[in-house]
Amino acid sequence: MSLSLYNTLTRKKEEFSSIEPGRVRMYTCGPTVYNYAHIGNLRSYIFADILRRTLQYFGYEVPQVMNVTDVGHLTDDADSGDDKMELQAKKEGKDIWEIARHFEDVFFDDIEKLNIEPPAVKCRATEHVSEMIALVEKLFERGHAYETAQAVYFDVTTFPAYTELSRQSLEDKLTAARDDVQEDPEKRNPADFALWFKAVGRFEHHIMRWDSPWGVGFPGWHVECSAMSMKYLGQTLDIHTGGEDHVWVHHPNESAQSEGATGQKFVQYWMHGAFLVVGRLSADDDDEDRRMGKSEGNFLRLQTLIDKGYDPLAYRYLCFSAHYRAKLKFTWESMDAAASGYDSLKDFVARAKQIGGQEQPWVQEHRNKFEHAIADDLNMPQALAAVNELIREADRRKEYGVLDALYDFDKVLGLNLRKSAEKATSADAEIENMIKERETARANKDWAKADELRKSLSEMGILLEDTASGTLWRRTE
RNA sequence: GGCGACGUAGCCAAGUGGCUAAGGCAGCGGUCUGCAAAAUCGCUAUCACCAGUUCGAUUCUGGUCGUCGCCUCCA
Repeated sequence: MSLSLYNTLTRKKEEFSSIEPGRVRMYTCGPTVYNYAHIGNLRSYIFADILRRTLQYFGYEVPQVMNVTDVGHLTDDADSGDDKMELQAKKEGKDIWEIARHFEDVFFDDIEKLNIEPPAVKCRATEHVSEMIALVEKLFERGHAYETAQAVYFDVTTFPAYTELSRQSLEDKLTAARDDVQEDPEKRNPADFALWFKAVGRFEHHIMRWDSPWGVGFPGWHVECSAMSMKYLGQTLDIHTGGEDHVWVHHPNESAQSEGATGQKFVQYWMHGAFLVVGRLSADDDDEDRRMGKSEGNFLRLQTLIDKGYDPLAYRYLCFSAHYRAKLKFTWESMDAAASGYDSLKDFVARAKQIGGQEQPWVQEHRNKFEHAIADDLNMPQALAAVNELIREADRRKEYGVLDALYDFDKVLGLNLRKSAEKATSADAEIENMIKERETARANKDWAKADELRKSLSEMGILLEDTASGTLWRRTE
């Protein structure tokens, strides 16, 4: 089956083919670890996970690399000259490196809870400064970089393809220049971006600092992704993923400095995940449909959901209800809907596991639909529809030989269906005896005893379902 | 101000130039059932509005209204 993926560069779905047969070099823009990731951030990583799992499903080996940007960045408060991480460090009275490591740990913990497979390579920006410096030196050699008293910049006019990805002209960017942004007067073009900041002026007291040919300072944003992706994956990547906000700044910059340094194509397929937007979360919340943001007051972490009693995988399930290139509107109602949907899927696999059966020919049609859906630019809503149609058909026909199919689908879905089914149907002798005893009582129409046994079992976390062909049960916790 | 995206049932959302406009959640009614739970069947959409192209538009084009995003080191 051919896999088609939407390439932001061409704004079209394209049939995917990798540079090396059977192997996809994939780079995912990772977190900036100066704060907790919110569920909107996490949606992007679920998207990348689905992409990687789909590639694997179709037989590719996927060495995925993800950066951890632990170099501090500026605050949006131009006056302070503080760094976001430094600010956070001060607030919590902790060492800045500790802070970065803390948020990194929490991030990967969230990733694990969401059943996102960890990347083959995680790389920290602070551990690759020499590679970044080497990259900047190459940009000097090739005439793309220049130095001012404050920093080293990439001259965007030396790279004509700069606007290819963003499709936003430099003139447009020019008019966008905001008057309260502190500009370096020596900058040649407003769109030029920093490759290296010197520890002077507003950055005089910057904590994270390294030596460089341009004096002590710290790397600009963007550079770490170029340096690290090329270090681990080579000069040309198959796929580069990130959030849709990166289409206009981060990725054009990354692309420019990478291609500027190597003269080679940097990325074959650029893929971007759309934002989660937040609907009305409470009655006194007037605004609607805002993006989730650290400064928007609608900051929901995965832990927030867990505290409210949701399974992290229910959030994963929720993310499948919308296509990755479409905004997904988050409300508590939609979260509840996802939780219910995921629960009934888990109920089904527990039921199917108990009843069992051979896979019948009709299942193939649903397998085809599922595969067709994921191969069509990761259409998870349709893939999920295929799953739901499969289980409805199984219930209707009372033919439950569908677990192999569901477990295959779960290689992409990552909803832990096998684990869930096994857990739900694991019992000890005591429980099995009680269930048998109750069946005897029911056969004798001793309803009082049957109900009492059901109650006891319920207290032990066992839920019973009496059907025409016998009693089914499952563990509910 | 510049650029872009989107507006499909109570909610979250797929999709298509014409055949019954997926799926989930919620709701209502029926079947099944000792009860419970589940399952199953049925019901709930003039696809934002206006005009154009077309034999035919929810799908294409233009406009209007609304929402959102980016241009700010936010996925």
